[in-house]
Amino acid sequence: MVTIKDVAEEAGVSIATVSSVINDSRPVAQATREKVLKVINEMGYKTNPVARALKVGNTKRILYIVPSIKNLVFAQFINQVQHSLIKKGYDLILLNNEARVDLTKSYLSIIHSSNIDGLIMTQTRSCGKLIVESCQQKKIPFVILFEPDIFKEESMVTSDEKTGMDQAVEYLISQGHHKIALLKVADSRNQNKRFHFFKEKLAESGLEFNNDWLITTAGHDEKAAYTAVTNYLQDKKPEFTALIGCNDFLTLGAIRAFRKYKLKIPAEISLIGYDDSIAEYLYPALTTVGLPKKKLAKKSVEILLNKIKQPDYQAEQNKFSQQLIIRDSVANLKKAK
Amino acid sequence: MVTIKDVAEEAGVSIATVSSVINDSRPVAQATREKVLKVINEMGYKTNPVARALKVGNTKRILYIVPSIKNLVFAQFINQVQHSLIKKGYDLILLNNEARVDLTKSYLSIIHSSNIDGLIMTQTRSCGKLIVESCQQKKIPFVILFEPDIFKEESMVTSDEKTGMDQAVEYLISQGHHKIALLKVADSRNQNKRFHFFKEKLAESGLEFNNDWLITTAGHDEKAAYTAVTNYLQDKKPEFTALIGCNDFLTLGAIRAFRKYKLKIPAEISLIGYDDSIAEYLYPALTTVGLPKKKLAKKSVEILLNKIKQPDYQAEQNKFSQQLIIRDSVANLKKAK
DNA sequence: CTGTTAGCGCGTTCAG
DNA sequence: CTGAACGCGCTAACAG
Repeated sequence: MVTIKDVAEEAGVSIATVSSVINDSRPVAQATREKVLKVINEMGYKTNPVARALKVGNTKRILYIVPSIKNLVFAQFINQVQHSLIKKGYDLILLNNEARVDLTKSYLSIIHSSNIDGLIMTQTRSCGKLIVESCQQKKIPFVILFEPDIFKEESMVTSDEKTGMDQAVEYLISQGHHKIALLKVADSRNQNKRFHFFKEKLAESGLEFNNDWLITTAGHDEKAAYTAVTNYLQDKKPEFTALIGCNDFLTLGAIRAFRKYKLKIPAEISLIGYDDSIAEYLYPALTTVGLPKKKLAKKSVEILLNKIKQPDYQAEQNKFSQQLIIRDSVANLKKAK
Repeated sequence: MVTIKDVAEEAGVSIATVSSVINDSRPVAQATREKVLKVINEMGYKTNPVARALKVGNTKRILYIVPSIKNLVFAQFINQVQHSLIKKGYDLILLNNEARVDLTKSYLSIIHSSNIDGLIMTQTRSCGKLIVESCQQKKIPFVILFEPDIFKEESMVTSDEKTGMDQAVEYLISQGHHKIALLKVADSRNQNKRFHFFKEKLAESGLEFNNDWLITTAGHDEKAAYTAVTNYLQDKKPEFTALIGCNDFLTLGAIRAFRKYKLKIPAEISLIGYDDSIAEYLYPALTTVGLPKKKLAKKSVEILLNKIKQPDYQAEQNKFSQQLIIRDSVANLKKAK
């Protein structure tokens, strides 16, 4: 390995001078600078980030903790976050805690050993709390990417749930749907929010909210949704003409359940999903509320790097609007008549 | 930050002793050990990995370079690799090069600055070559995860393409299919291999290979496949009763094309995919050749860590068999009669 | 069994 | 404008 010392010797200057030209930390005579730069190039010198980190106290590493990586939504977040970070000279360390508290706890030591400069998390309550507390304690800058505002005073970027739900309901109405059901995970904070805006929009639109048209599931995946919707259909025929699933996987479960009961999609039941994760792979291709993933990821990195630079950086909260992506899973009831 | 020095002072011993108990690097009197341990606990001391790395020369960080993260196959690899690494006390640094040479080149500096202990890559030829050369030059231990044997003398873990194709063809035959088509990317090394085993198995089974039943695509995604299959169907009605797509996305493209031409799936055309990425989300749920992703990922980590420990560790190559996952996209022609 | 000390590679005073 | 020297936190000889 070629060190700063080797460069100094070869260039006939001191290591301090080499350091100065690398970091532009103090004026260096043009001639000396050029000479040093030349030697650096020739010898292929790269500053050793580990030594630098030890001295300066930063590591140029950002930890990103996600609850899952199999879900395409998070994969897309990771992708964006990584690209944004690399541009700024930071490395991404990835941790997937499967939304499990035990795993999260075992990961805490990584935070605690403070060999990261900052942290980004996309986490639900219980795990999120553990992480946030660790960061606060160790004074590690962090930002929350895409989770509802649990920690009011912390930096976070979220998507504006209202815009998405408004568009979804408006679109359904425009297609002649007036009886709209909602499918959601029973105890998801984020989905409760969607539910809230759902009712709000219904009221605004002069539509009645029918409590009977709320279907709740035990889990976040298609299996839980399939079970819930199947149970629902066992008792009664659906009176609604459209259903909004609070994520694409739930909606997939619903599709399978409706199919089992020979209900045609979208002819008899129209569907809208959320997140735009697997929506385009489904059949029929799912109309869904898309998340502004790129914007969210980019902004979260931006805020984090600011916080790292300025320890007193004020907590900043950003919301980005959602966008309905129209595909083939909603029937036009007006045309049909 | 509490350092080893603080602990030493508090415990009334030297830093060397503290270091000894932490690393178990030399015998320490039971009483001293307990005392030190107690102080470490009380003060919440964590060894600083950066300082450790500077001294010892290792960083406990492994770089994993993937060509994409949106593809669920890679997401699953990442997931497994990360879990295996964390168990061994290593962090995963993730780099996604989008299979682009320019991005790969810009990432090379990370390899070159040697602040990683080892590298795992899942890469195609051109990018893979760049990375392999960098590693060889810098003597960084690496292992190739799931790519065909481009670099014969290097450590790699791959899946046994023969087992998968054999099962796929056998299954189709068992369901009464004798006219089988193959859909593959034109210039993919991996898929060429699948094609090779396809022909081989056909011959073994006494089935003819019809050159007309090979459809090639320009890209790896469903759009390229849709275009290719649509073009194919424009000219002629398919004579084959089943088609094997060399990945699930290609097969999805085929499904859409067949649908466009009102061909019923699986009644008129049976389908098999590859990889088990999006297979279960499709309609009909896709029968597909599953990759032994867990085994592959685990083994690659195991080999890499061995190589890190023993620089003269012999290159090791492992193959794991594939497993056909049966779902709903293949019709039983025998029953139908 | 334990303490002292010399670096790992770098950035940064403090003198010149 | 430049160089010598110190120290970041830790480990590993080398002494005791």
